[in-house]
Amino acid sequence: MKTYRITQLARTVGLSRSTLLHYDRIGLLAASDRSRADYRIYTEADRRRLERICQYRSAGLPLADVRALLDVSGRPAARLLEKRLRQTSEEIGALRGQQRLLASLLRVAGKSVPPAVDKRTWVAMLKAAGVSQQSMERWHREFERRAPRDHHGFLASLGIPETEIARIRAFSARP
Amino acid sequence: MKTYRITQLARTVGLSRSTLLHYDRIGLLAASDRSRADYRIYTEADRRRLERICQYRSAGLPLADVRALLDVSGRPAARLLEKRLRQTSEEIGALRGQQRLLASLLRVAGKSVPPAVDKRTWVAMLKAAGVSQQSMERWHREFERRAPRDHHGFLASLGIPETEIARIRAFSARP
DNA sequence: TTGCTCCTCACGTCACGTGAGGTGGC
DNA sequence: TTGCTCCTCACGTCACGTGAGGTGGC
Repeated sequence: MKTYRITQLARTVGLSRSTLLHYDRIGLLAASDRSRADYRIYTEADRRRLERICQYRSAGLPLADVRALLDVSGRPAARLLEKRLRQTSEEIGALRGQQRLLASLLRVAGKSVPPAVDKRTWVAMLKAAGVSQQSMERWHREFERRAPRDHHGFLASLGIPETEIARIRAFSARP
Repeated sequence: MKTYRITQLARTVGLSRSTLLHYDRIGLLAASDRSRADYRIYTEADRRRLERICQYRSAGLPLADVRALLDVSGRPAARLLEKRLRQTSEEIGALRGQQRLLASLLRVAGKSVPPAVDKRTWVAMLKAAGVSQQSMERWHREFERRAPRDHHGFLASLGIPETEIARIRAFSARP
């Protein structure tokens, strides 16, 4: 059966040797065997486990959760994934806030920042494209119906304050 | 003149005492004075400096850059802010990738994830709202003209692969 | 006198990265 | 024999947080 030494395995998944050493130290991924010279010997099963680890890691899950996900499955697993999904939305929101702050700081510094697409620009673009007020309202309604969460995220991304977002969504949700 | 003790000052800006202790240790914000009992005494000038620190921190800048920004101004300052602005875009892109991965993992786990608004959904919503094909094309053109960068970001947020994004943008940029 | 706030270490967190010093494999 | 890869500590990074043990202020 095919086996791997530590650097070999690291390369097959695009990680560093130190990362695998770290995973061994914390007991997340131990090599199945050791050579006489005490080299770590990883098997195909180890590689499959590592690939799952990589997948969860690239979803931004902390190693503690990765460990849990490798042990359990089903409902508790889904809970962890959903938690991370909610987190990502919050993080994106926070980053959008940072972008707005940076843009304003740059403008104060006299730098012209390509203006972020805000509500006004967005509406202007739709108008210029010949989209009627009525179509826009119908579009909000569709958005609210199909993906309320993303509707909120989208409005927030235009820099619209929460209170107005609430107004728009309430309006869009009316039958 | 009004002065602050460490916990007082921390509260006025919503930070913790340990954070101010940390800023003192690394020489980012030292108290202007000490009482006889060796308490840190912060002045109004210290508070103003701290407020700038908070502003830069809430833009996601590392403390090393915050320190630089407090010392210099003008062109080099703008460079740091612009670098951070680019970073935020990349981080948002990475988080969107994580969201897609999490959604697919959840679907594998049998969980129905509210489908992210992808290209198909987006187009369907516009159609349902009565927006014509021609309007959509004009709208792409407007978007590309006014905010090319955001146009790219928007298309990417719909999960459209880079090659197709390039096609759409090239098409939209034609006179 | 009793709390309260302050002080200074020192160590922990998270996910690794970076040497140093030493040994086996081809 | 010469590189090459491996090994195990131990310490560093980043921005703090968390006690422990001790002292002054109201």
